[in-house]
Amino acid sequence: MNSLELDIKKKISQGLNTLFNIQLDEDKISLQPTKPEFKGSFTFVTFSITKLTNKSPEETGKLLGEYLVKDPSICSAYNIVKGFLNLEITDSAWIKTFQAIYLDKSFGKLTPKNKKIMVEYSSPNTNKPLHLGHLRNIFLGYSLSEILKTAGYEVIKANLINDRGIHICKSMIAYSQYGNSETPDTSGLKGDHLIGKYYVMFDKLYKAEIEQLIAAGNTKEEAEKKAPIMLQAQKLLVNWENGDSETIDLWKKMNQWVYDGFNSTYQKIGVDFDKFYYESDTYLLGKNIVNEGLSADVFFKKEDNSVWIDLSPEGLDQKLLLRSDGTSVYITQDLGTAELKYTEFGFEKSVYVVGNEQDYHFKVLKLILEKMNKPYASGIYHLSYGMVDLPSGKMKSREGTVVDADDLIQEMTETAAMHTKELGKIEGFSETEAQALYHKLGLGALKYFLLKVDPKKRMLFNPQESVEFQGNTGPFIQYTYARISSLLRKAKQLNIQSDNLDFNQITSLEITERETINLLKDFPAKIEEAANLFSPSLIAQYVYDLAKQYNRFYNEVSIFNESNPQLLTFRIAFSDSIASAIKKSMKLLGIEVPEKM
RNA sequence: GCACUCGUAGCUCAAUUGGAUAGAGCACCUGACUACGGAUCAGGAGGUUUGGGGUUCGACUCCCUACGAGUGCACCA
Repeated sequence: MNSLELDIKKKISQGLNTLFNIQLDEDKISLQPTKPEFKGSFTFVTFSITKLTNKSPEETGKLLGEYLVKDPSICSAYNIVKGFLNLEITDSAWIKTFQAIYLDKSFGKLTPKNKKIMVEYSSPNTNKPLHLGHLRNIFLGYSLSEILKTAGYEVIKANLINDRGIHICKSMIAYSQYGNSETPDTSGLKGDHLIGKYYVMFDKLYKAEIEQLIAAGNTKEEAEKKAPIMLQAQKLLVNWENGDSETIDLWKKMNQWVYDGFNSTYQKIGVDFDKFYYESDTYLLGKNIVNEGLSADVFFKKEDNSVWIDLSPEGLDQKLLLRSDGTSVYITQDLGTAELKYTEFGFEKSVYVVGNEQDYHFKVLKLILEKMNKPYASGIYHLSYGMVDLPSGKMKSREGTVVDADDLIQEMTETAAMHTKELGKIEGFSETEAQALYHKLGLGALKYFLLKVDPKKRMLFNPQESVEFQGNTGPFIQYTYARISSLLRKAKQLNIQSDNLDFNQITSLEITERETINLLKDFPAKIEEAANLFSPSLIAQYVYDLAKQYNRFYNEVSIFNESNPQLLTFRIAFSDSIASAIKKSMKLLGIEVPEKM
């Protein structure tokens, strides 16, 4: 908590003690920002304490208000509306608040918590390129990691690659039959796109075969089971599990192409990972845990040797953990991976950024580990994000209605280039600099668009709106930063040194300055909140409000026309601090800000 | 059928976790100084918070109910 707020709470605590003999520590006192239509900056709600004061809400507020303004260093005035005590803060207290922020070069960096958190995100299948849904996942995971780091945690960014299973075999079969040994080089296609092509091809071939079989008199179910290409894919999976060298070679070659493709996308969007897990390595883990659970009587075995857990006391169903033939299922390998992660890193928390269609899976996963008294069970958190819809409805990869990640980034960059050229403000930029700027802006627009919405909520991706660069958008915030940068360049030219600033000379503030400082002071608290709630959208919302509020100041107050040199210098320092907070906030979202645009 | 999630301005999203007259952006209308960057700013219009009940000083928020939308309920992953 910043010191201004703490000081006020202390005063209130003292006041309650002196006036009503109520013992209420400052950390139990809650203050809220005053609504703009009332005078004041902080509001104390008196309803909840009237039972202790034995006075009406108004009377309680009046007595407390009188007490607070007796000390003129913080509160200059008060007013009461019903049970709301609104407090006005002196300019000197605001200036003091700003001074502390300005002098603290690591403002917004929270003290180390000495705790480790693993954040798993992205976790794609290796049979098709990344799409818009993955982008929401990736941006969320990356941003959350940045937020947690800044909030003082040690963060391990993990990616669990789904590199085995029937879906991989599908593209392998199509490729080996129709691929003509083409490669990313010979085809000119990015590796993940090349593989995706064959995954789609498999689906077409499969459907055609099903239709033929139905025409030949089979039922739909029969046809789906008997289709030759599906049988071949299944055989390939068996070959793979048996370690057949030819199959493994093809699998390795094709997966490598996909990894190269993914890596190029990751690099382009500026995200990275500390640790990669491959399901082909971890899918057999978890059987030990099943045995452990059996001997502890947490699990039970049925007559056919399959292993189950009964979660009906928890309101869920029975859940299979091991097939009758002894092979693992999805949850088995996730149990194993959870254990592996913990033994390797010994974290306090483990966050999984995974779509909300897997809510049930993670509920079960956590419950099982809790029942087994695993020390890491309680630290498991499923950051369940909502699906991304298109105006045309749901994205479906098989129906070709997905928005491809690489294409989308390309389009955003082109749109940024178009807007920038129209406005014509970057003369003097080299072609490389211009391209770098378009990339920053296009990606900034896209990331902000996806991150500003509460992660838990399903969201609509409207392509037209996403390329708008006005209003509540990434480029709006980037623009605010670029404009302040321009101010600071000019100040430097004029040799205005904010290091020489004597804060004692500053005695009063413009309303817009006061309001902006009021927002600025909340930055560390916002980071803490975003870290606690695993919600980058809070930062996105915050930095927009901050930029918007600063723009009001910028529009109303002239800086270089100010005749008082101390005041001029103050406004430069003030602008500098806002720019710095904007840059830090945007970094938490994984967005870069330009000096010119 | 059972379970979970959601329903806020024409559209996309907020709402300090139970607080005041529910706020932003887009779109629409009106306006902004020879100043520092107009990708900006100010103003207007737009709401029975899906409907109905309940809990209390006070409800978008909590409980019940109806309606609507989505997701999950494989010896798939």
